[in-house]
Amino acid sequence: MNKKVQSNSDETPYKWFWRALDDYLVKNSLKQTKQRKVIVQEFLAMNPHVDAEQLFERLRKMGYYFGLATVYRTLNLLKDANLVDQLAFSDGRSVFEVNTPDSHHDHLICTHCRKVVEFENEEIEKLQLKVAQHYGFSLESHRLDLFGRCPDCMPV
Amino acid sequence: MNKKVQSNSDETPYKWFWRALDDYLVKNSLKQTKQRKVIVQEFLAMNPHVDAEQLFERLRKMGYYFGLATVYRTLNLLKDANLVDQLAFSDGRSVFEVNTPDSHHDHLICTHCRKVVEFENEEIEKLQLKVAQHYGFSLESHRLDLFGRCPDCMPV
DNA sequence: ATCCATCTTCAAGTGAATTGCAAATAGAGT
DNA sequence: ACTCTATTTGCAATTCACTTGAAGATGGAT
Ligand SMILES: [Mn+2]
Ligand SMILES: [Mn+2]
Ligand SMILES: [Zn+2]
Ligand SMILES: [Zn+2]
Repeated sequence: MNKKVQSNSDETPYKWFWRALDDYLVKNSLKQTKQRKVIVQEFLAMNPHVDAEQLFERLRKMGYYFGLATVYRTLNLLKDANLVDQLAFSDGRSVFEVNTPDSHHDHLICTHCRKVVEFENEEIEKLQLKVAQHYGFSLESHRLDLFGRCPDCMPV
Repeated sequence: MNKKVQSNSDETPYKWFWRALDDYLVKNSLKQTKQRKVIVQEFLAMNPHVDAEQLFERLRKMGYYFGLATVYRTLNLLKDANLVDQLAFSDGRSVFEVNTPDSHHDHLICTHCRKVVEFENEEIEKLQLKVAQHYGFSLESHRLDLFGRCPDCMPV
């Protein structure tokens, strides 16, 4: 009783992701292994903000005993393909998220329950560009994290 | 021939820093050791954006063979005293900087030469507060890093 | 001068992430 | 379908920044 792994992808809104991944693999003479398919499939199912260890645990619970190194290598492959971003937190942990082209967001992070809320603010983006220009920098990317208490964690 | 270690402090613009540190030590029944004095003195001399390992090397070159653990413990003490901030970068490294009260800045970081430029932008700060409020978050702190090429590293 | 809580040192430990290498496998070429 | 080999996997060992345990040293209160 074989499990079908790829077929799901056509039912998710991630067609573009799978296509881009296939392209990347072909272009770089990389292989489409069972491990990669399952890891990517479960990565997408956990979206957004996936922790490598959590993804590893999920795979384990679903009966896929892949090595943790394989999970990391797959996530790094997706990063190299520019399909995911890695958000490194100051405590040394990091999470991965789908890098949606033509869209950008920053993060509000609850210092109490660690919940993460995404937001977009065009005004801030424009001001960032202005600042960079003022100092003669070309702006390649940025990282804006706002830390505070979420509504559920507000002290009375 | 003893070296004078503390006297320098009265000649620097960091009187307030030394006073605040002395206060903190006294209030918490902590001791003023030779190691702490020298480490803080050289930390201030390297300002801004001090890497723990670099500080350790500097001390070593000046003839102070303190343990790296002592350097880290002293920097953590300064953090606990709210006298320095730690900026953790995504590569796992981090730098420490004096936490100047009543002033705040963010960072422009050159992706080519790693130079760090500080900037302030009141408009961005205000917008951050607005975003947090919009999502019902209390805003405790934030981190904004802009990445790009500095003028010296601009491709022709 | 005594005393003891705090410190320093050095080595060992931590934890996320990477890497080396032998065995397995995808998939191109025949 | 079978071969061939570059790529991949699994597992253990390793790395890197940083922290911690423990035993002897020291600041500073009395
Ligand atoms: Mn996100
Ligand atoms: Mn700074
Ligand atoms: Zn919360
Ligand atoms: Zn530069």
